[in-house]
Parts: sequence; C-alpha cells; structure tokens
Amino acid sequence: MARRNDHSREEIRQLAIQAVLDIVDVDGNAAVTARMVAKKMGYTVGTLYLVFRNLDDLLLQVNSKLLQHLYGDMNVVAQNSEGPWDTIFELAKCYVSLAEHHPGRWQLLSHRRDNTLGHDAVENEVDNIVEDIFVLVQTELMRLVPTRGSKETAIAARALWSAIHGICIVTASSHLCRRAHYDVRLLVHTLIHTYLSGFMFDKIESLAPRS
Amino acid sequence: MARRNDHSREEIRQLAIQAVLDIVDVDGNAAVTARMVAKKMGYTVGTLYLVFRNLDDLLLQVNSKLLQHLYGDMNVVAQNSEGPWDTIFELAKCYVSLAEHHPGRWQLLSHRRDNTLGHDAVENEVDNIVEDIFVLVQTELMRLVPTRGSKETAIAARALWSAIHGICIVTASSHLCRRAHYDVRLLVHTLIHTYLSGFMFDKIESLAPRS
DNA sequence: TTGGCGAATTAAACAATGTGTAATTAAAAT
DNA sequence: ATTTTAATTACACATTGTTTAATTCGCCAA
Repeated sequence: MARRNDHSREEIRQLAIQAVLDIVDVDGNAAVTARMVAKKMGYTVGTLYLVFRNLDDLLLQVNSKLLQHLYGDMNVVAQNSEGPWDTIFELAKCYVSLAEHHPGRWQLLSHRRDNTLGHDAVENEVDNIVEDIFVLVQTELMRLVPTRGSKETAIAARALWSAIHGICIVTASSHLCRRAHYDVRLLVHTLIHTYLSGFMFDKIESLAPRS
Repeated sequence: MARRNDHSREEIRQLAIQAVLDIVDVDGNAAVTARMVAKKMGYTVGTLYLVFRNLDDLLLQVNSKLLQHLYGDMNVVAQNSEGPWDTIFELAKCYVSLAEHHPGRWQLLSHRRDNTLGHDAVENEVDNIVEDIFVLVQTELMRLVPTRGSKETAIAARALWSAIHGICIVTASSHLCRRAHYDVRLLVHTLIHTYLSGFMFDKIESLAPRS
C-alpha cells in the first residue's frame, strides 16, 4: 500500500465526487459517509481529508458538479429554442427530469451545510452557476415580453425559478405533498402556464387590488 | 434521581418538543442532539427513547406542532378576510414571517427523515395539516374565480403554495439565491401577484402556445 | 410500619460517525 | 545506495443515535 502517484490530486477529487454520486443513487443520501466514499474509491478516509477540507466541502463540490450538469442541459435546450413560451417549459423539464430520475442527487442539492467557513471558492462557483441558470430564464422572459423593464424581469425570473425549484424540492424530499395525487410535472406545468399568462397580460401593478 | 411521576408521559412529550424549539432557535439546527434535548429538559437520553421511537420521531412531532401553529395563524387571517386577492397575500405573509423570524424552525420543516417505518400516526397527522393548509388557499382561489372547476382550482392552489413554500425554503435554507439582493418578501409578492393575474385572466388552456 | 413489587429514570455500553495525527510506505533525488 | 519527501494508511479521539442492565423511588398489601 501507499503507492505514490496512483492518482493525481485532481483525479482523486473526481473519484470522490463520482463515488458520492454512485452511493447516493444506489443507497440513498444517508449512506454517504466518509468511510463509504473512501472505500468506493479504493482509498482510506485520510486521503479524503488530504483533498477536501471536510465532508461538507466534498458535498458542496458534488453539488457544484450537479448544477453544472443541469446548466449544461438547460443551455442545450435554450440553444434549440423555438419560442420563449415553449422554451421555458423545456427548461423546467430539465429540472423535473433530474428530480425524477435522481431524487437522491436532488436531495443533495438542498442539503444544508454548517456555515463554519465564510465564502469559499467553491461556494462562489456554485453561486455563479445558479446565477447563470437564472439568467437563462430571464432571457426567455425578456423575449416573451420585451417591453418589461430588465430589473422587473430579473425579479420575475427569480421568483418563477425559485418556485419551480421549490416544487421539486417539496415533492421530492419533503414530507409535504405526500398524498400526491398531484405529481410534479402537473404542478410545474400549472405553475408555469399560469405564471407566464400573468406575466404577459399583467401590464400595470396598480391593477392588482381588485378583490 | 429516578423520581416517579415527576412528569407524565404527555408532559415529557411537550417538554421535549419545546426543548427542540429552544435549541433550534438559539443554537441552530445542528445543535439538536438527543443528549442536548435531554439536558435541556432536565432528563437523560434514555427517557427520550421511552416516549419517542427515535430522534426522527421527535423531530416529526416538532414539525407537526410547527405546522399546527402555522395553520392556526393562517386560519385567523382567513377568518378576518376582506377579499380573496388580499387574503392570499396575507396567508403567504404567515409563511414568510415564520421563515424570517424562525429560520431554524423552517429548516426543521424540510428536514428529511429516513423513511424506515411506513406510515405512522404522526405522519398522517402532518399530512392532514398540510392538506388543511392547501384547502385554505384553495378556498380563496375559488372565491377569486368561482367559475373554475374545483379540481383545476385544487391543483392551482397546490402549485401556488408549493411554490411559495419553495421560495421560503430556497432563500432560507439552501445555498441557492445567496447573492440575494432579491429578498423573500419581494419574490413571494411577485410570484403571487403574477400567478393570481394569470389565474384570473387565463380562460382557456389552448391559448397557451403563442410563442 | 415494613417489605417488596413495579415503573420511572439513569448510567453505562455499543456501533458508527467525522476528523485529526503519527506512523508507514514508496517514489524521487542526491 | 542512501536520504529525502510526499502519499497513504492505521490508529486514535470525541460525538453521535440507540439499547440494555442496573438503580431508585412511589405505592400497596400484609
């Protein structure tokens, strides 16, 4: 044992990230332990702490990879876009698909880490990806109603996308909505359809209080 | 030690639930350990396992209490309702307030437990409360647009409320939206306003694909 | 009153966890 | 070939959830 250069630092990093994904897919979120990850990559726990600050650091990097992948899928969809209305539905499908096909990975995304350290490089990376995702939606909204102000559109995009993200989280990982005759796709579809309708037709704010 | 009848079973139950809430508020979610809860109530770990099956069981009962409280607040709002439009905003405020004033408790709500046991009594209780909350929103939506079918309205209510729940979760407990110049209240307000507009004006489904 | 029965409470123990460290091993450098 | 250096491990430690055997006290019958 203790062979040197069997894997480079970066290779070990990727190995660990992949190991986490495999474990999550097969045995669920709770099975992700330092020792399990190490065993899956053919190493020992100590090696993990040579590459990652702690387990939360590793999980954060896994999340970064997940979001990167998600953003990649969404980008493909946006590229082959026909019209903003349909595109937004397609973008949402990327989300729903991930939540449906890999519920474990999805739960990872909403895993709360103890904010011991301040803003770390990976954390910034994650923030940037999320921002990119938002911009993707924002762009489509701008195409849908070009007359809207950019700030207003930015907020609208974030509200809509947080909502979708929320529906996925709620249905996939929370105890809410367990008596779900209402499945994710239907809820997301309804949300987007109604929201976009409102976004298109709702010209003036002061139109609101008409109870 | 080992005094009998110092507290009844039910008193211990309430004691434990309150202890969890106190710990969560002061020291955050990660500080909730069996030993800490026991110490806070002046007991020992063993006593906890006399009343609760395990820690997740306790946390679930805490969640039940939280949701009950939330539903209570929402009910008061619904009672003093002036019109459906405004009422829905007020209902959402209950959510946002909880998420803002007690972020720790909010995180508890989205805590994922290992579904070792099947449907337990408390779990059913939680499901019922959530259902009640949904119905509250559904009722307002029905008042807003009485012509809609009840099934369609039910779905719309669940989509909207899951979305709001999602926004709260996302902004309060996830790493998403950290660069939040966009705060919860604004996002929720935007979402509801736009969604309700869409819900009111959007008559026909086939109107949709107008990209 | 007293002796003991039974329930409430605890103390102690167990396995598994995250994490740190000193010891080992092997590759590279001299 | 020997030393140095970095990679890897084995081990150790504190803390976690959970169980079990031991205690301690209230209560009731004799």
